[in-house]
Amino acid sequence: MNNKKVPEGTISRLFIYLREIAELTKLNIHTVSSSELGERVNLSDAQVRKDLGYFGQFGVSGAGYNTGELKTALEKILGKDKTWNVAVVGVGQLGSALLAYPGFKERGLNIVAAFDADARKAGRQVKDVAIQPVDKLPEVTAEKKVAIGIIAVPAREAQGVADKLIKAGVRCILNFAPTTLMVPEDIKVKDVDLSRELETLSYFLVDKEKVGSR
Amino acid sequence: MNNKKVPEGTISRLFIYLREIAELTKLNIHTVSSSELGERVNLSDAQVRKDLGYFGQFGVSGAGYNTGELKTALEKILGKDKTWNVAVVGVGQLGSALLAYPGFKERGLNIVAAFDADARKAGRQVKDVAIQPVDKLPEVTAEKKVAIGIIAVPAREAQGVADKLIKAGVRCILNFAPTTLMVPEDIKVKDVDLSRELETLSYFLVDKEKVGSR
DNA sequence: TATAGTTTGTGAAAAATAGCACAAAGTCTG
DNA sequence: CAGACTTTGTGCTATTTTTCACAAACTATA
Repeated sequence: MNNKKVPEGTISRLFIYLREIAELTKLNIHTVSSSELGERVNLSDAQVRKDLGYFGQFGVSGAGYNTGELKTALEKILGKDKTWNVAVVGVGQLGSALLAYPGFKERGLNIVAAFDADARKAGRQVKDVAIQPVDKLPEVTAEKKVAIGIIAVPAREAQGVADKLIKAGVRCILNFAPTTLMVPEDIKVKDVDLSRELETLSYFLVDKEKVGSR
Repeated sequence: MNNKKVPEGTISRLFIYLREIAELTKLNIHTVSSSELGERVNLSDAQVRKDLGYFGQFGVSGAGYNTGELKTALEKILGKDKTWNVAVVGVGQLGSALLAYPGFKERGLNIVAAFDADARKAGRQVKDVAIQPVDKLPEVTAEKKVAIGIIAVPAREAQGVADKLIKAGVRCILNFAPTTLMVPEDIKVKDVDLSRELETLSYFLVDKEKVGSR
């Protein structure tokens, strides 16, 4: 075992391993080696072992990993035995899609509140969540003990929303607005800029050639 | 100037710089230093300079960068003078949101086709894109010279869709399905797993403690 | 035009991350 | 149960990415 800082990428990959392991247990496969698992998720066997190595010893030499045990261990490591309350701010196209997405609840992420600046939207119900006017945000967010906020508003409103969320006790933000949020150090922000993802992809289509100089 | 391989992260950050620079030009700010720019996007001045350094020399010692020139240069580097045809496969909640999102067209990403396995959806029109049955995918994708495919179907259908897209000439895939796609080396895949993004965030809420051992 | 003050661009150092490679530990077979 | 085979866990090495730090280039001022 190991006491070093765990790379951010490791965490992300552990979720991938867990997803795959869950699949394997469903298929009644009780054992998997690091190389088999790696192949299934396009990573090297060494990467798999190293990632797991940050958290303990889960395998058996000569045999591999017991899928059931590994699944339990990963769930523990990743906090999947806990659930978190989530609030969505901005119920446009994207916000609506997030509210409707069933994958969150399955994974312990409960959307307990939704806010929108448009008063006409307030009162509408999406699934079992009522849309509320955004000025209720501080009150409701604090009251419902929301731990994670999702920002799905236009860029120019994003910083204001972030400030309110943080003030109300939110510690993690998933930001879909294409802008850089300024937040205190202890707040974790994850940016998901769909345009940027696509643009980054498209960059690989561009013929590489030189630009500029002075 | 520099001929070394450009880190993937650099590309992603260049889009962030461009976004910010575009903002600055709108505000009629004609000059910016690497440290000012860095501050605005939460990165170090050295990072900014090094990223730009991969592509040329755009600044003036003692003065900084001319925003107009830098904007033009970044647009050139990032291929923003070109446009790309995009196809969306899977017109559920998320697919619909993507079809409706105005940000893509603004950035040279034209959604020219949408497919869904559900025959009842075929024929519907979202914005100016007609939804077609998924068995038209090979034909239409090739014909419309689609360069980027977006997969927004359930996980178990994703691999099949990817195979079809690639066969039809698509070279980049943005994959929203929570599964690992197997593709040839020359195909670029970018995974966006919304649940995983949230889960990764939630990991930072978990009390770090040790798990397992044998 | 000299002098003081900025800011770039970039090698070289440091840090973070990934991959190698192998002893040790286990499995499997006859 | 002995020997062949497999697979883990991990120290070490290689690679990638970021940060440092400073000479050179430029601006601004008097």
